[in-house]
Amino acid sequence: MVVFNRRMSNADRHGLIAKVVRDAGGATVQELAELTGASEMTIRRDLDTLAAQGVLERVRGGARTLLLRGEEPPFALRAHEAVEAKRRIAAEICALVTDGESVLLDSGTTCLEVARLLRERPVTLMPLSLQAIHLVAETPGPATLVVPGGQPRASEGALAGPLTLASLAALRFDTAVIGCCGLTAADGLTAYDLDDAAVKKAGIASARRVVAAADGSKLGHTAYAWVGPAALVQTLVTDTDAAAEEVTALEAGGTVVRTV
Amino acid sequence: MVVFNRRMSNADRHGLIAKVVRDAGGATVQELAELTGASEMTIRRDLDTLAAQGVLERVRGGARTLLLRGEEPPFALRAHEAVEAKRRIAAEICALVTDGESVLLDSGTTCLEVARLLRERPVTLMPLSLQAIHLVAETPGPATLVVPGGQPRASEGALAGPLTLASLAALRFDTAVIGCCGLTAADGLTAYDLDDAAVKKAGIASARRVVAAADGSKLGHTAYAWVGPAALVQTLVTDTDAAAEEVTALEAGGTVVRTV
DNA sequence: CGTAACGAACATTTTTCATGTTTGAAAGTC
DNA sequence: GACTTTCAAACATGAAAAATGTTCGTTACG
Repeated sequence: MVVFNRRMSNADRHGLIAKVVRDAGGATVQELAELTGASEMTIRRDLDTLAAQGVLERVRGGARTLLLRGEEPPFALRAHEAVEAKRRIAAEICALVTDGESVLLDSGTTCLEVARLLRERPVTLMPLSLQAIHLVAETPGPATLVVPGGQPRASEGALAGPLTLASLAALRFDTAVIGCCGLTAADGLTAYDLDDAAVKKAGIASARRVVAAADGSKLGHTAYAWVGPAALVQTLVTDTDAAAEEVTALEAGGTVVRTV
Repeated sequence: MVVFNRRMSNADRHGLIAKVVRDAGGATVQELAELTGASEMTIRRDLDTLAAQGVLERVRGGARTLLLRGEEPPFALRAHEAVEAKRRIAAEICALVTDGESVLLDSGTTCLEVARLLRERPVTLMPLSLQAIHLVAETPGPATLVVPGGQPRASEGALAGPLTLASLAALRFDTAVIGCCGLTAADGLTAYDLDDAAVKKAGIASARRVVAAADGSKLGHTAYAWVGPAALVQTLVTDTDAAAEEVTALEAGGTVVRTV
């Protein structure tokens, strides 16, 4: 493994620690200090920070990964990954949205990037995560913000529950931007969480057009809560990591696939 | 007027500028520079910042106050005022709340302080402003957060509209903490905004107990949107600035008044 | 046309933040 | 119970960021 001469930035080091702990399942403070070139004290502080963010679990002498089971990786952890691909996907989705539309925006890291772009556009925006709501609310822009009710779930603040479903039932959107936890031609659209699946289902039912965002790792993957058949998705935006055979299968089902 | 030897902090200077402009109705860049001991360029930057926050209006050569009419003072402006009294009122309201209760929290600066305290308590919390929602969401604590739907109004992010009313209609709270724009024994509870008044009305209707927060300046004042009679308020928490005769009149109407 | 005000660009100062070191306490190990 | 490792608080240091001041060309207003 490379030893870094230059001092690495705070965020880089956090990302590296997160990656090492995730890949190896755990790491000691010493190992991480040697790897990053930082002092053990700094590593301890980093681990405390990352543990507070829910990226990993602190144990005496080091840290352990949290995702030993088939759960959804914590939001804070995913936020480090594949930022570039997410940005490209988000930009492409924005290009699909026309000014003046009403847009429903699912939770998830990719959709957060979409929110970052869409808040500069004259559209009506209903984001399904607190993070996106905060992002849009804190920067006064041309976008009109509508907040759905609900109870925030987990660290990313995805809204769900009866209030969310009621809010969706009361509205109709031109476009629903749905983040995928899993999407295959055979198993359709799936989510990691039953409540989240119910919200996606309701969101899709309230929208004239459904645009799904899925980076390559999500395509061909099936999570456990079923949302609906792949045919619900009119347009899928994915990246070049997407498996070609899965893309072909989805296109055969009538979905327009845009690879960026 | 005192000339400050020491360089004053950014926030202090902003507060002083806001106060001077508000009290005098306006001020020139020169005056403010002399008053604060800062350069004119800094004052210009301050004025731009404050204007962007909606605290004052920028004019060539200086700034003017925004509140020449009977409107609600901008949130950003009110945020500077009477912080101590608001904190005391908020603390008293928290003392009135029992662990495990479900609490509806109105918008406004005082209620924001209540949110800051209640997020450390095991209660179910539904705040009616984005600022309070963000405050509770960003600090994981024992409190359970429930987000109402709605459209954020103005700079403080007070939620209102049909979605908000629907969310309130679907729930029942042990306690509603209502911020007052105006409260008198004769005219009852009033708000600055019709939509906001409708939300307050719905919130009160959904709560078993209504606790109103009103600093002394709100008591005896009547805003223009009527919410309901003063008798709707079971408990009023106010500060020592409250006019004695108004307090007496409210108590005669059955409201318990706590002065802190 | 002239003056005052403005704002962009740069220089300087101040503040904040991240990091490292030390040290004593706490937790685990034998 | 003695020893070692880990931890975290306290302080020092250095770097990054922010705030502020200065200069100067441009713009608005009389």
